[in-house]
Amino acid sequence: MRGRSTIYDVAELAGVSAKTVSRVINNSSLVAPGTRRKVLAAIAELDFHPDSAAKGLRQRRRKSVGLVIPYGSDFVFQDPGMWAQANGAHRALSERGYDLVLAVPQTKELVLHELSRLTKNRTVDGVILYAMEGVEALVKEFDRLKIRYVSLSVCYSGQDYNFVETDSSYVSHLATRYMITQGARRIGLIREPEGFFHADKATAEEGYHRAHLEAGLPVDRSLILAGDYSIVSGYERTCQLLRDYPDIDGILCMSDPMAMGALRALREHGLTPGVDIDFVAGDDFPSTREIWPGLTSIRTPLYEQGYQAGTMIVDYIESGQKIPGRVLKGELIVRQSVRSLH
Amino acid sequence: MRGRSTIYDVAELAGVSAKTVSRVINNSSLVAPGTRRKVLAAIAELDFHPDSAAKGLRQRRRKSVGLVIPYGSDFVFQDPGMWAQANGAHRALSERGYDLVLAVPQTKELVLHELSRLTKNRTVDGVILYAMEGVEALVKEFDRLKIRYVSLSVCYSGQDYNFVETDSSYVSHLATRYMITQGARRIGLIREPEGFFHADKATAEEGYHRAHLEAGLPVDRSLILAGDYSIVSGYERTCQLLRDYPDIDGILCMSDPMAMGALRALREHGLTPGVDIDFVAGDDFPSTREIWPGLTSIRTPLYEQGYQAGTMIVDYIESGQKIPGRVLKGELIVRQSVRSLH
DNA sequence: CTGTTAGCGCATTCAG
DNA sequence: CTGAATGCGCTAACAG
Repeated sequence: MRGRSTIYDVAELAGVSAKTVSRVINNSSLVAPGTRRKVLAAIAELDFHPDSAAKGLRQRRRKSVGLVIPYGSDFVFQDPGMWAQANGAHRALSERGYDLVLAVPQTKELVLHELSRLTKNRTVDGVILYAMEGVEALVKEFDRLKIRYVSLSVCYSGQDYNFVETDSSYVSHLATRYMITQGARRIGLIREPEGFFHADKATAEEGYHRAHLEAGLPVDRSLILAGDYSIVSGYERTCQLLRDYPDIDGILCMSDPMAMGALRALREHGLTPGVDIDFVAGDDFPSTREIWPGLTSIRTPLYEQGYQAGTMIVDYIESGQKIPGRVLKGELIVRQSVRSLH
Repeated sequence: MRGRSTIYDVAELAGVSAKTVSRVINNSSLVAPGTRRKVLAAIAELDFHPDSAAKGLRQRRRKSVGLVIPYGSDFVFQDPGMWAQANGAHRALSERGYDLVLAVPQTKELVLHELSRLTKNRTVDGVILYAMEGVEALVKEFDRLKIRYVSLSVCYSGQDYNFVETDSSYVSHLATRYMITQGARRIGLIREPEGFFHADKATAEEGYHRAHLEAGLPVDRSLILAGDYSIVSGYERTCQLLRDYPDIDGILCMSDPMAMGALRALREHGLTPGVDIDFVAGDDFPSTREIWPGLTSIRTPLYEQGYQAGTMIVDYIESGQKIPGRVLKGELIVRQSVRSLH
C-alpha cells in the first residue's frame, strides 16, 4: 500500500460505487446502515483521507479561513491579546471543520493584494480581519471585491453586520466611573489608536466622557492621548501626561502592553499605583497581573470575541447571508491600584 | 465579468493556448517575450488568479505548511516566544510562496490524528512542530507515516536532520559561568520541561553543569528544577527553592514567562534581584524588560529560529532530501540583576 | 437507497 | 517555442 488510496480504492474494497463512498464521507443520510458500515471499514483499512484539493475544486469551497494580521508589525505579533483572539477563532473554525491560514501583509498597501490573492485563488473561503488602522477604507474595498470577511471591530459608519466587537466605551465608562467614585478628579486616558473602531460608537473616549458627564465633572480633552497598543507608546504617553499635567491623579490605560510601559514610566517618576496615583490597566493578562500585586484592570472577553468571529465567518460563508454584528461587554476587575476615597 | 475567470479565458483573450498561459504563470523560460507580455496583459485585465485547488490537485503540492502548536494549552498560546518563532516561520514561508496553516491539537492524543488528516488529505505539504513534551515518540511515528516535518527542537537520540534548535546548553553555560564569575555559589536553575529536547545534548542542565565543572565547583542537583514554561511554574519553583535552600544566592530561569512568576516570588519574599539575590531571565522579551530596570537576560534568536525552520521545511518539501539540523547560539545580555563580586 | 456520467481548473504528457 | 489531448480525485446532476 504505497500511493495514497483514492475513493475508488475504497469503493472497490467495499463493493460499492465511488458515489456511495462520497455519501458516507459527507454524512449523507441516504445510505443504508449496512452499506455505511462496510464503507467505513474499508476507509479505516485503507486509511483513506479524501483529497482536500479535489474536494475543494469540485465544491468550490476550501473549508478554510484566513486570519489577517496587519502590517507584520512586531508589537502586534507579540500582543498576547491578539493570540487570545486567534486561539478563540481557531477553536471555532476547527469545530466547524475549517482550517485557519495566517495572512500577514507586510505593509498597509499589501493588505488588499494579499487578500485578493487568498480569496480569488480560493485558498480561503473568507477572512477574519484583526482590528487595524484604516479598516474603514479597506473594508469598503472588500465589499466591492466581494471578499467575505468578519472583522474584530466595527467597520464603517452605518455598517451593522459582520463584526464582533468588544465595547471599549462600555469598559472605559466602567473604569472611569469607578475611579471617579473613588475620588479621582484628573484622570489621564491612554486610549486605543485612531481608526481602529468606528469613530462615534464604541471608543474608550466616549465612555470616559460619559462617566464624567454623569458625575457632573468637566472633561479636559488634553488628558486623552492615543497610544498605538505598543509598550513604548504607553511609556511615552504616560511621561507626557506626568510632565504636562502634574496634577493628574489617575491613569486609565486601554491595553496591557501599553500598561507595561505606563507602569515603567510611573516607577521612573517614583510613583506607586494605588499609593501615589490611581491606575487601571487594560487586558488583565496573566503576565501583567504578575508584575503588580493587585492591579485593578479592565477585562474584555478576547478569546470569546475570536470564537464568535470564527463562528460568524463560517455562518456567513455557508449561508451567504450577512450576520448582524455583535458587541461583547467586558468587566472591571477591582484590585488595589486605585486608592479608596482620597 | 462575473464568475472568476479561468486559464481558458486568459488564453482566449491573449490569443494563445491554455498551456502557454500556464507556462507564463509558472515562469517557464520557454515563452517568447512578446507572447509573455500579451498573456500578462490578459491576466491583469481579467484579474486572473489560478485556482489553488486545481493547481494543487494536478501538482500534488498545496504550497502550504502546517504549524503545530501542542495541546491548545493556553499558556503556550500566550507565550510571546512562540509567536516570535511563528512570525519568523511565516515570513520564510511567505517568501517562498507557501501559506501557513495553524494546527492546534487539543490533546496529546490528537496530535497524530490531526497531523495525519492535514498531510494525508494534502491540506499541507509538511509541518513545523513546535517543541512539545513527548516529541521523541511522536516524531518516530511521523517518520513511519512519512509525514514531512521540521521541528523546533532536536527530536530523538541520533537524529541529526530536520530540526532547528536554539542551544539551551550554550546559553545556560554562558549565564551560569557569568553568575559564578560574579560570585554566586549556590545557583538555582529553573529549566525547560523534561522531554522538550533530546536528553543529552542541548539542555540547560548540561550547560549549568559544565560551568560548575570548569569553575571547580560542585553541582547540587537538587537546585535544578524543571518548569513547564508557564508563569505559575516559575512562581512555584522559585518558592520551592527559597523555602528548601535558604542559602541560595542566584536563580537562572530559562524562559521569561517563568521569570515573571519567579520575580513575583522573589518580591513576595522581600528579595530584590541584583541586591539580595542574583537573577537571570530567559528570553529578553520587551515586556519582561519593562518590569525590571536592567534585568540581565539570556537572549535566543527565536524569530531567526522560526525563519530557518520555515526555510528548512520548504527545502525538504521541494527537494525530498532531509536537511542537516541547525543549532543557533544565543547570547547573554548583561544588565543589573546580577550583583558584582559579592 | 444506489450507480453512471460528466467536469471542476489546471498542468503533464507528447507532438509538432 | 507552442498546442491537443488527457486525467488529477472528487461530487453534482441525473437517472434508476
